[in-house]
Amino acid sequence: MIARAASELGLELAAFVPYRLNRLAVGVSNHLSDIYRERFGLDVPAWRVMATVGSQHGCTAQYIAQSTRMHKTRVSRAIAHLEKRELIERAPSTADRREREVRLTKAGRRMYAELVPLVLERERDLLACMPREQLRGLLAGMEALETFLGLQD
Amino acid sequence: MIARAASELGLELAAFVPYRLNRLAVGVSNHLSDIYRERFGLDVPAWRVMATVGSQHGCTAQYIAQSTRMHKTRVSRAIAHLEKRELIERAPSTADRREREVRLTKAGRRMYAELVPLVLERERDLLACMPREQLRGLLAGMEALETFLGLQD
DNA sequence: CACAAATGGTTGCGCGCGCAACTTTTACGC
DNA sequence: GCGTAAAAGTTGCGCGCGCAACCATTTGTG
Repeated sequence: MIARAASELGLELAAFVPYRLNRLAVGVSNHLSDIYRERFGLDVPAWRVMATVGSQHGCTAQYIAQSTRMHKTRVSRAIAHLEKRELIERAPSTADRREREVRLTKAGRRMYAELVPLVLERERDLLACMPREQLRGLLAGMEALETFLGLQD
Repeated sequence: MIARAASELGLELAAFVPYRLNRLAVGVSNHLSDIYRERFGLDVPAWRVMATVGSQHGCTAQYIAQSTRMHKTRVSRAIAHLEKRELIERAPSTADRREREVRLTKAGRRMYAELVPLVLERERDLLACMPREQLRGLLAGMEALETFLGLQD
């Protein structure tokens, strides 16, 4: 414990991993949201709902909330907003009448089909800033943290 | 580009790096904020101001804003809040009377001295979930992304 | 079968954020 | 030096978020 005495005298925020991680997440999110915000008028919750419903047709709000780790009220409002824009539609579930099955409309599917390739291309562009081996290292480290924090799945 | 055709059919949010990064940042932030929130009654902006002022005595709000990448209004309100709690104090700068030099009070220095070791210990605990070499890989990858996005320093 | 507990989902409320506008002071251009 | 632009910092405003409370429905338990 003597070894870390020096680093405790002053905490350097710029070298502090939690801070760097947050700054990085914000930076990456901004880099990405250029696409779905300016180009398609989606904010973060709406984008996540679109992304989830696009691959899990007929899922419930509850499923979206768990899958995206967003608060259920945030999901509820994002869905309401997207429904008003006629990008998704809801039908009461036959099995459980508390639930409502969420689906993309025709316009929603069109947007999804246009949006996903652009977003994935952005991700590739971003990750192309480092060599393959380094990327593997980054992902492995992220996975370790996710496991430690009970986030992965 | 043929190789990625399959992955474009459906975007899996759980494997999407921007989303994972955001989730990770939130998780790490929560893991950390247990300390400064419940124990010291600080929220994220207040904690960042404390951390910055603690190592840069007499700095300005502008400096804090750049250093933490927070909006200047967010900084302004965090400072006002901390001043009300008498953890920091402000004195008009002699050189430039628009500025106000921000310093920790005696109580602020006491809290800082108590807080920083706990926070750094939390960081170490977190990073101890992976072997040393993997941590090096994670940090290298993060640095590459920071450079690419023009974030570092 | 009835009643309590739990679940899916929505809404009212308070709060904190970012934007824009503003005040005060300093720097720049001629 | 005077006037305009720019910078430090604060404040009013609208908005989106999370919390808690709520409604409707379903599940569990005696």
